[in-house]
Amino acid sequence: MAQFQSLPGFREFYPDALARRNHIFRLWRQTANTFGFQEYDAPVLEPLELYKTKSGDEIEAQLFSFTDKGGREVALRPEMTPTVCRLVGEKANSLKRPIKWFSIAEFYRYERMQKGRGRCFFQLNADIFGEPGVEAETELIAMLVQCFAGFGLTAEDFYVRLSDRNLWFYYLEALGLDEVRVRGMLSAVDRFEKLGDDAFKDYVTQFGALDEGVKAKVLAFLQIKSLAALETAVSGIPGDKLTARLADWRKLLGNLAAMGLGGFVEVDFGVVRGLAYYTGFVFEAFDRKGELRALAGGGRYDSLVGKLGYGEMPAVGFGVGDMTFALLLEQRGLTPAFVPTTDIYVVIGGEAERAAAFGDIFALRAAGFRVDYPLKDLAFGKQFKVAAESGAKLALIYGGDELAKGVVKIRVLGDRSEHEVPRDQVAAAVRDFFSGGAE
RNA sequence: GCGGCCAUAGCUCAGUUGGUUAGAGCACUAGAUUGUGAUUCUAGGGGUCGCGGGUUCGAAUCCCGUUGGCCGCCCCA
Repeated sequence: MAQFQSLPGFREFYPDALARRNHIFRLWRQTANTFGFQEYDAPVLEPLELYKTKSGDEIEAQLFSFTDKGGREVALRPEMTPTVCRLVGEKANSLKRPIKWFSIAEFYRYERMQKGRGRCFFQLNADIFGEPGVEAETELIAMLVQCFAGFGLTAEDFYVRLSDRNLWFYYLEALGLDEVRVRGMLSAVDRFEKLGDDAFKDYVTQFGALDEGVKAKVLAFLQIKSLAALETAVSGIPGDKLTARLADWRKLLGNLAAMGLGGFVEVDFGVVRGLAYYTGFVFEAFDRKGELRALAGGGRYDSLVGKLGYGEMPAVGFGVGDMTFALLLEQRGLTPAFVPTTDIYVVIGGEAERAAAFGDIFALRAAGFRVDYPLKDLAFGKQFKVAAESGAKLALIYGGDELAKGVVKIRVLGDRSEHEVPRDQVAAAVRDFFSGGAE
């Protein structure tokens, strides 16, 4: 039987699965629109070099990449960030600021599948370009929260952990680490939650034994869970940069609290996010039970547009994947039921009545009603059964008796009531039913 | 790239120490029911038992390989 299988890690969406996916996308799109973001789209296939420039040569092992017939090295997109940076960079001078854009798109990574991870997946990506201040972070974190809360998820279900690579940088510099060591230390911090003390192994291998005093301070810093603790930790360290940064923190947390989102956001310096292109605030969303992998991640990346060869452009963005998010909805029983797609089912007596029904069926469809009917003659009982299963609210009955009288019988499937209307008033009667919601 | 478990109908699964033509429920199609709905009854379609090889008189069953799936490690933009 199974002569051809789908490729490993790729998904097929049968209608009920696609209905669930569409429901998620619909709410995400609606939320993005209410936050004033504009939707864009871009190619699935990109030059391989775009990703190597951003992430380094090693990235190729994780990509679906090949040489096309023109000899070009290409790759299926594994993420949207480099692409959207190019879009913005190309037209930076003509775009109104702030640039608030989002997309819902499919991505491909050549990886081993796991729970919540496949070789293809969808992501909502939202980014703000051109705004260096925390006002941009405010918008994006608020929108991220609403993208979840819109489904009925609450602060009991998920939360956003907020951290700051800038502050980490300032702090580690103050401890006497140079830039290379700071980056090594940040990658240790990133892994500390999972590995514990072993997270420092790479650092020690690369830079030699770690001073116990420094290590103790790093461990204390990554356990910071509040603005007050943060202020205490840096209070002894001089410098305007640090003072200004603390002001940013107060403003951002104040903004989010003013939006009523305080319960969703937690200061957490254990988060720094792996790859190095983030330059400021970083954040990740997790389920409260801690059972799933990260639901969303984002942060500020002010230097990436410039790195790709365009003018400098401040930027903040986040991405939410569909797979882990769908798992969370399922866990909390918030997966929507399949929505029936029929408004009206037309019951047809036989071939003679079919011709009469066809005219009205087409007219009703043209008027925007979702109308279905049996393609071939069926017993009446069977047709009513199909009508009920279709989820239709109304059945229109085109039988020999009705047509002889010049009427159509309308049956309200919910309460099984019936009445007859003259044939030329069918459209009006149907419109009344659906606009009034009654009768 | 590494490790553990698994693979029988569209789905969930039975299938005895290796033994005749591989089963059930659900789902699907049709009939009972030629003008009125979720029940019931009956019938039907659908499987080269993931694929390939080996052992055997005989393999869904035992052995090897392979592909795929789930879970974990690495990674996670």
